[in-house]
Amino acid sequence: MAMARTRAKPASPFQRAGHDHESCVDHALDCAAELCRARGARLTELRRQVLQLVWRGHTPVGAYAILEALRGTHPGAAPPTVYRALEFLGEHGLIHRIESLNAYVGCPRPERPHVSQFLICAQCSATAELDEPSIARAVLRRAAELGFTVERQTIEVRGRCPSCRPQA
Amino acid sequence: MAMARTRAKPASPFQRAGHDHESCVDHALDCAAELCRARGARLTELRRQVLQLVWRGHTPVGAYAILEALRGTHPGAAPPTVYRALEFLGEHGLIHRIESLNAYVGCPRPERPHVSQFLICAQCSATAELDEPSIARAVLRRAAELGFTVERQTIEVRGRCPSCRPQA
DNA sequence: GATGTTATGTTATATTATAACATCGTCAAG
DNA sequence: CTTGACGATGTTATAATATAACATAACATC
Repeated sequence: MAMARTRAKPASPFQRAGHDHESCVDHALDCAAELCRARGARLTELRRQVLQLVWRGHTPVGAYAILEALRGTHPGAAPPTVYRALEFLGEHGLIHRIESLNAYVGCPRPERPHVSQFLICAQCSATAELDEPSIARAVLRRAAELGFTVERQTIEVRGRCPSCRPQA
Repeated sequence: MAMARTRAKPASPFQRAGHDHESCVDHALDCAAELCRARGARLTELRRQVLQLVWRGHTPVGAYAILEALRGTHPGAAPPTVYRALEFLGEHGLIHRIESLNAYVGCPRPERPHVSQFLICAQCSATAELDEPSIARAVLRRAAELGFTVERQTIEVRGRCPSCRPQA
């Protein structure tokens, strides 16, 4: 089975164990830099480092884990240091907050607006971001029927990723 | 347009401002008592009171708000008092946790298993619980395609309820 | 280089949640 | 009864997450 290398519509939004993660991070950082430049937003070194730390893996990272790691290069860091950077990154769509885990994960497609859904493995924490119109539409449709104006959808699905699947 | 009064499939899962809330609470407590009896679970006075407090309105309530209120009748109450009761109520499906608010809301239909979605008004906090198969199915379908086994769906939609709608 | 604005530093504290161990209540077996 | 087991609650302490408030520094523009 030939695996296409296109980024446009990946066969699986889950990253494989042995994938080249460094290039994921590089791509995310480059993409962030470009986006911020285009918008006149300042991706400072601090914010860049926090974004890099969020991208340590394809799993949600807690603010205090980021803080601890940040202290390696930035000894004086305190909670506001991290939370302010996270706020900036969130506003620019570079990261998403996973509400059910109080944790943060990098956005793989920050350049385009989207309504995301997250699949989060309960075993290995691998997290995949979907942008599935059929799901978003089902929500919007029902909300509209009820006279509810949607501002934001938080959709987080807990379960087993393909690698951790019981029967796989 | 005739509004049906049926409970089975309400026209709107949002409660109207002037509705008879006392009967909502009574119904929820009766229902909980019956459910617990049937299951051999002990709905103690403490748990019953916490459930009642969660049902103060059709809006999510934080654990510490419950704690404060509980102290009216129960001066010695401490955080574990509340969290343990919430855990019990959650295990029995009598309440749901709203992850995006770190708060709890009563379940209007605890007697039947369901996958819920929540519509939460950003202005008045009114919260409606949906059990919309079309939404749950859209999630399950896409997850299955990706080899992801769903254990739990957290779907929380923020927006404006019919009463708080900009154009209404 | 003065000035306004944005970013960061710093200290303290708020908010949410759990650990750990003691005590109490209930209920059934002896 | 009463003893023992178990589940519920009490109690104290602390963990984990997040923000307020004010001070200073960096940067941009004039």
